[in-house]
Amino acid sequence: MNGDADLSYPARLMGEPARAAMLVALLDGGARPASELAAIAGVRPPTASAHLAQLVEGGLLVDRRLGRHRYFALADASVADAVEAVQRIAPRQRVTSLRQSSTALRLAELRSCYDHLAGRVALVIADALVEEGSVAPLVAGRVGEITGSGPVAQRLGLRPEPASGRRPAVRGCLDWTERRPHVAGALGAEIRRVFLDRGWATALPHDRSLKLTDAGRDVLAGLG
Amino acid sequence: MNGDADLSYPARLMGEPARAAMLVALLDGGARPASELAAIAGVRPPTASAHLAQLVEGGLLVDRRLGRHRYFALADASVADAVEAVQRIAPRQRVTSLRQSSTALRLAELRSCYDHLAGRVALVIADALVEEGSVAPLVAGRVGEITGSGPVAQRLGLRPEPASGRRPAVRGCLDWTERRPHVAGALGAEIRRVFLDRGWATALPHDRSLKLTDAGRDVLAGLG
DNA sequence: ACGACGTTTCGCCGCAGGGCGAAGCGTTCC
DNA sequence: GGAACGCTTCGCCCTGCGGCGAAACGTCGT
Repeated sequence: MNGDADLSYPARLMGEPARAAMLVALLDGGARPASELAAIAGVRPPTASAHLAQLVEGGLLVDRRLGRHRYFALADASVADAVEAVQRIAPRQRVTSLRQSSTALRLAELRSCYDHLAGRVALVIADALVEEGSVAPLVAGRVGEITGSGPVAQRLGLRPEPASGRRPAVRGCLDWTERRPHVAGALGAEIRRVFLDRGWATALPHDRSLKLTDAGRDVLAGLG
Repeated sequence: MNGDADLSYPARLMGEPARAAMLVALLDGGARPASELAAIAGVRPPTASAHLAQLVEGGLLVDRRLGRHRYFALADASVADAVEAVQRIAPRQRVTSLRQSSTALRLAELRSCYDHLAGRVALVIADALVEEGSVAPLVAGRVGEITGSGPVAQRLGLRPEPASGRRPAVRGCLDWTERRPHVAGALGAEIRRVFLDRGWATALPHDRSLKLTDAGRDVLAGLG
């Protein structure tokens, strides 16, 4: 139509909920096998396989075969930029019913954002870690840095483990209920694991929201 | 799926060729009536109306009713950012036949990019204008500035008209055959008009390519 | 008042493409 | 060698949605 590159082609690839979920899951730069991406997207393996083939064909993902697994990752930073730029113009989820409204409230409080925590609670944690200097100030969509291990980091039982493999230790992830970055990356995943393992939060069925337990509330109050 | 904003919703809106063409046409920040966008997208009015309604509903476009016309423009800069970020990961059009190949060659040389010129010829002009200081260095996707009126600008008969209305006088537009910015905005549109009016180039039917005339070739040679 | 015009609504068609289960293929483990 | 496993291919269903013509609606010019 226009001598320019065809906008609609990559946009169409991003415009399908299952594929979009896969892309968002890979935003941290990590590589994940097809089965894991299928689970994240909520589709069965054959469907996921078809979607992943399209994303590779379209140049949004690259794949690496390792034994009987096949790992997928974003092709490069420009793909992450595009995904984030589009995410930035997505409307916050609309509230159309009472049930959705209460779900929205729970999600805004605390939820899983792929493998780390998001929501108001996640921001309290992120702010505390940055304030005490354990983590460099976060920028959404950028790789961050562990800069120490202050009292909050120790209270949470976070070991300053070095970045293992390709995955960055810390990454800023824009919180779309609050419009500020929270902790993603390996550290973000560890925080979520700690909260679940120690019974500070429990996962609720049916959606990605989590419920803070009394113990969790105490821990959080102690971070102030 | 994810407490985050739904990436797939705006992406789906961008992922349909007719809607994508409309968004690209509005990238310069201008407002255009529905009928014009219908022509650009190559669809009939009812279809365009449906697409535009979706883009407004999705928050990508805003509209202003003026008499019996309805003008549409990108909702804000973040939408332009998203469109450009996605365009950046689109594959350059593939060549699958000889005919396509010769068309591709003509498009790479000189074409209309909505209302201004693109291709190698457009870059020669842009470079000359920047070099002599008539235009501030161009950045793709950003509003530029007219900084003077050197010999090249005068040879082209460009009046340094002030930005009229909402449309920026100059805008960098990434050239996807050459990966460098050329002149868009009001000045870009005027350059195209001058080339056509003075017989320096003629529009070819069937696609967006233009053919440089001998007179046009002379003018260009004199810009060196 | 009337006709021209830009836009929208309606009703209908046609198809691209997402979804799945079953089955096939290659790799790994014992 | 055989079983388990991860992924892909195949065949099928079925919904979503883009496309258009006809007609309605509102605005403008005369």
